[in-house]
Amino acid sequence: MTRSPKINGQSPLRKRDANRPSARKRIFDTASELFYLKGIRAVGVETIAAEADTTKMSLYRNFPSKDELVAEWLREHDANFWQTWDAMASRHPMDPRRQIKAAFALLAKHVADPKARGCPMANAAVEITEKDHPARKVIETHKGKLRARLVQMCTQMEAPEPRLLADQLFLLMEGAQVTIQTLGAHGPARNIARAAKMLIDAHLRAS
Amino acid sequence: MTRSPKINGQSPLRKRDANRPSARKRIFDTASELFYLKGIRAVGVETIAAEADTTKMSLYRNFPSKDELVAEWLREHDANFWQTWDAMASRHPMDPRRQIKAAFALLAKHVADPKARGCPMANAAVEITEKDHPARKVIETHKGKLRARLVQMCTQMEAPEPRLLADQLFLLMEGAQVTIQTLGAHGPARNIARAAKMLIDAHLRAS
DNA sequence: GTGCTATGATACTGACCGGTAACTCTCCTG
DNA sequence: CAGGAGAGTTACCGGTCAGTATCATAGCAC
Repeated sequence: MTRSPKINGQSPLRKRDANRPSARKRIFDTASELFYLKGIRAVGVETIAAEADTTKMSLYRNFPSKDELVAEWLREHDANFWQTWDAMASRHPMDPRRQIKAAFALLAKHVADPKARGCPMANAAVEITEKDHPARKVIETHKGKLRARLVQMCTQMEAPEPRLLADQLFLLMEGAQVTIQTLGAHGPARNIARAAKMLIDAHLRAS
Repeated sequence: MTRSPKINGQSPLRKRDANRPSARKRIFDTASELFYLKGIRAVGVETIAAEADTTKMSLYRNFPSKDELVAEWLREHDANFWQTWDAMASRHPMDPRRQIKAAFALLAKHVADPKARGCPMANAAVEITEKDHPARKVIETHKGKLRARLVQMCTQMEAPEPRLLADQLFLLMEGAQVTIQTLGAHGPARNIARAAKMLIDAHLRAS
């Protein structure tokens, strides 16, 4: 436990490495993880700061409020989500069928993770009931875009009822994410990929 | 504002009508509504008591803790759910196809309600992350039973893959309930009944 | 060096959290 | 009439909540 010379009873330099991420990044990453694993309301700003090895003051110097920190977290999740999505889609150009299959393979992998706790967006929508919370707009925009993308893919796939198929796939996706929180990875979510495939087959057979 | 004789600055009899429900019932009903509409963590015991026109003491005289009150609320929801379910099933004896159709009609009606906020059980599962919370057992039991019932119906319907169909229907149900909290009643949840019908048709056609 | 910026530490506010103690009142039942 | 049960009232406990004020410190660029 010996450390470089102490001054005034406080721990000395030890922090401020070039490698050490900024307080902002540490706070953001810690908050993201805690919000996801424990829930938004269950995690206080003091806990976030302590877990990020800093103080509440640094949190409020970098984020205007907890609510905005939550919104920021979801905005980043949205960005990451679409980055992954677009990368996946670009691996199967002009092949919407394979794109959807790949998307559900990713989802299946996610819901098989025993540590996973569903979709941050949907979970936040459950927790946040104030309609003027800054996160709500992020959530609605995200899910609206997802629905539109699915419709687009189903149209390209020339499904006879693209909107219906897209909504069915959407419901399956959301259902799988929420179900792992009640019946776990071995519950109905286990069948998500087969469920989607069978549904698509049924639609395309009808044409 | 004139009231019967006051004693000691407190409001007099005025309560204690024969018609007036017991404090326990008022508290329970109020808590049920607030938990559902605002979320569990968002509602404090003091708020519940005030809204039920009583005090925190009466709450704690009737319920051992807030956590137990939450569990109690979910237990009653479970009981009501199966009562409705069984009543529905008994209207179509020996006809699993119609039973499922009726179940999804009920669900469709629920998710069309603009005030609805999804499934109390699933929402509670999102909010409550402590694995030893008394509500968790209630939730898991409820959802496990629902899944089993669906498998049973799909088997009776002689679907070639009853477990798969049951899980697909389960995911659709859960998806619809959570989706109204992000995209509202006009989102994908609108297609829940058609989605289920098409899925069942596809399965039965395969036999 | 001189600043400037980012960070840290500590103490504080006022409100709310779940939960309890102690006392009073009113009604119903024996 | 006695007594107990249900209910109401008020005050309190320790803890946590989000958010702020103040001052100190360390590194960097000039």
